[in-house]
Order: sequence, then structure tokens, then C-alpha cells
Amino acid sequence: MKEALNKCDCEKCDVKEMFYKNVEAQYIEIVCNTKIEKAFKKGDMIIEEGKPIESFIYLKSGLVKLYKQGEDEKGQIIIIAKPFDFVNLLSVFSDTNYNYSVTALEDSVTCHLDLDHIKNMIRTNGEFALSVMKKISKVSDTIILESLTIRKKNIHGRVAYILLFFADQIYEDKYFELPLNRREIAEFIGKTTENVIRTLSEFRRDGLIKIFGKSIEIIDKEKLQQVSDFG
Amino acid sequence: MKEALNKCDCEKCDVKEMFYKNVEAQYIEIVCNTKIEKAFKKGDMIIEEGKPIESFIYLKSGLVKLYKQGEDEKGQIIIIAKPFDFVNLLSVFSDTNYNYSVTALEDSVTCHLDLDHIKNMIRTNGEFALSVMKKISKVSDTIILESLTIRKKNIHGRVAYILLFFADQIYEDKYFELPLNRREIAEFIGKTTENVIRTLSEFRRDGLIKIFGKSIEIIDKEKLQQVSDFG
DNA sequence: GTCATACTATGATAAATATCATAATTTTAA
DNA sequence: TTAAAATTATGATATTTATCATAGTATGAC
Repeated sequence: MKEALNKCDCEKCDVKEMFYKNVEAQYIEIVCNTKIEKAFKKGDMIIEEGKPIESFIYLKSGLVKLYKQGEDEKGQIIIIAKPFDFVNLLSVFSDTNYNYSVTALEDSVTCHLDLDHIKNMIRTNGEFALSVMKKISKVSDTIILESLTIRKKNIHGRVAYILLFFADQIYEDKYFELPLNRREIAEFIGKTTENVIRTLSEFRRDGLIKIFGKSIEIIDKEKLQQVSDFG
Repeated sequence: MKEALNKCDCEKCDVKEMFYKNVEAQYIEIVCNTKIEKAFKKGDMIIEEGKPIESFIYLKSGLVKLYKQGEDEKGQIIIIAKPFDFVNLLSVFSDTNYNYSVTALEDSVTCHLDLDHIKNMIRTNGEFALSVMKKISKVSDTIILESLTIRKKNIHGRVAYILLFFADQIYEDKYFELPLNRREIAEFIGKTTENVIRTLSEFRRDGLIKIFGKSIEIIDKEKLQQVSDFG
């Protein structure tokens, strides 16, 4: 993990967007000057469950997973976050310590803003407050609704759903590298590793996808969508 | 459903609490003067999925369920809300229409505050904004973590968990009337009605609980807790 | 009160999924 | 480079859960 102080020079940064719309120049200055960028290698832990929440973190590049690690049981993946998602939005305003962990699925860069500065900006700037609120609300909504959607599917539907999730929402390509291994897919959809593997094999046998290790190519998207919708 | 205009005279109202701490008297006046109380009978629908979000609603008394009703499939209960929970906090700031429904499980009274007033107060009052944010964050957190907790249990664990949820968190008594029928319990924990009934019968046979229709008495709480924890 | 309807209950069976075992393949670390 | 470890893969089997069938019980409308 590498640290660096940086200016706020990222294109399409949601936070900056919210700043520019609503915040006076001198505040932007303060927040940007104390911003820290951190670079993580694939597999690095970014946030550890139980540790204190000290900054407002969002993902500049890469891909991460938010998950809960039970004692020695299997973990549970809550959500996959992509660039410009707020990585710790879940409990940053309601809790002092994290109750989930975050790990990099690909090499990733995060931006860490001082939490007290952000809170001050919320206090002093109503439009900014509403923007942040909207964002929090949206993230939680998405997690909850996605979890309900997945939960009513059987294993075929769930695996199909995940494949389409990566193809459509993350990589926007019918050909992509799975950022999760089979066990992690299982932890995301709440089924066992073996059955995830078996289901992928079935999809391959049925000509829905091609598999080369972690590389996936979606062959029959329409059919896969049907499996996701009705499975 | 009965409507009434009321003063803000409820004891221990979280919203009022947040107002008094943070908001100038004239704003409290405005919000309270436009507040509408609505009374619902058990079974009445309070919020219908798809309808526009027009006010900021919280529960003054009673008990409600938030749920999603799939086409003609079974519904999915998201959460049970008790007095002074914010009934529509989920997407009130991120969406224009509800993507879940709310129904009264017991006779209930809700308070409806004008959403624009609340938004104005957030704009003009930073501490109030932070309070609301904290509340939203907390609610979402609870839903997400509870859903993960339930999801890793088998049916015995899930039913035990629900019984203890009502005993400890809702009624604070080992003897209580179930506010949900067996089908609704199934919709809450994501299992079938028959298996919920079967599991309750097993608990009764094993001496963990007594059942008289919807009335439940918890006999062996320690054992039930074990089933919830390890099942 | 009586009938219709929903709810609770239980058994039998089918289907889905988990577990266990084993091996091939890939990745990692020395 | 090679050995060890992790991942992927598949089959056999056990377990869990869902589905189907049927009946008793409670509840509400008239």
C-alpha cells in the first residue's frame, strides 16, 4: 500500500462534483489539501472489520469487495464497489467502528478525506448535506434491493445474475476476467463453492458461456438473462 | 384510516428530539403545524410500492412491516418497524417513488411531516442534517446486517431468531402475540410456510416454546438462543 | 348460526443443495 | 524449478428444504 498527498484532480469524482456545486472555494481547498490517496495491490485489505472509522473513503480506481468475515465460517460478500463508489458510506455517519471489511479485488486507489472536514461541510452547507444524504440513501437502497433480488432466485438464477452483473455493470463487455474466485462467488450469492462450480460447468455445457479459468465469455446472453430472471 | 392535524406533543419523538436540539423555534412551529397524524387499522396499507414519496413518515404507535410484493410470487418482508422508527427512511432522500410497501401489523398511528420542510431544515441546519444522516445510516446498517445474520442460518436458526426478535426487541416479554401469521414469518426469513409451521411444532415438541394459535410463550430461552446462534 | 375462506398442521415425496471424497489444474513460495 | 498450497472440477451420497396432498381449525361475512 502506497500513500500520497494529491490535489483533487480526478475527472468525474462524485465528491468533487458535490463540492463544486455546493461548497465555497476555501472549503474545497481545505479538503483537497488534506486528501490522501492510497494505492492497494489486488488482495490487500483496505478496511478491517472492527477498526475505527477515521476517514471518508471513496474508490478512485480498481474494484473492491465489502464483506463480513464470520468467526471461522465462510465470509459473506455484501457488495462489489466500483470506481467512484463510496467505499465506507455504509456506517460512516452512524458508527465509530467498521462492521465489515473491504479488500481490493484488483489493484485499486482510494481517496481518503478527513471525516471531520466532511462533517463540518455538512454542518455548514445544506446542499452538500442533501447530496451526501442522497448518495448514502442510494447505496443502502441498492444493497438492500439487490440482496432481495438475489435471495428469491435458485442457484442457477443467482449464478446467471452474477455473471450478468459483471458483464453489464462492471466490465460492460461479454468477455471479462472474473475478479472473484469460485469461493467468493459462493460467498456473494450464499451458496456453496462446489455448487457454483457445478453451475458454471452446466452453463458451459449448455452453451451459455465459455470458461477459461477466470476468463468468462458470455455466448448466449438472452438465455442467460432468462435463467437469471426466472431461475 | 383517520387523519388529524396535531401539535407535536408526543413524548420521546426522535424527530422532535432532533428539532429541539438543533432547530430554531420558528421552524419547529412550521413543521409541527403542518404535521398530519394518520391512524391505521391492523392490515391497512400505509405505503404502496410505486407511489410517489411525498412526506417524511415515522411511526408514532403500533407496528408495521416493510415488504416487497413480487408479481404473483410470495412477498419478502424487509423489516419490522416499531414506534419512533422512521417508516420511509429507506429511500426518502434518494428516490421519488417507493420501491417497497408498508402495512400495519397492529393498529398504528403515523406522523407525516412535509418533506419539503424537512429538506429545507436540512439545508439550513447542519446539526439537524447530521442527525438525520446518522439515523438513515443506522437504519440501513441494521437492515443489511440483520439480513446477513439471518441468511447464514438454517431454518431452525431462523425461526428461533425471529421468536427471540419479537420476545427481546419488540415485546420485551417471553409471552407475546405473534404479529405475523406463519406465511409472513416465512416471507421474513425466506423459507416456506409449511416449514415454518413444522419448525414451530418441533420447538413445541422439544419444550422450547408453547403455542396457542398466535400466542407464543418462550419456555427454554437459553436453548432457543443456542438454536438461533448455532442453527 | 352457517357457510366460505383463510390459516394451521402434518405426512409423503420430490427437488435442491450441502457435504464428503478425490483428482486434476493452477498458483504461490521457497 | 520444484514442491506445497490453493483452486477448480466432478461424482457419490446425505441432508435440507420445497412441493403436493389432505384435513382440522379458526375467522369473518352474511
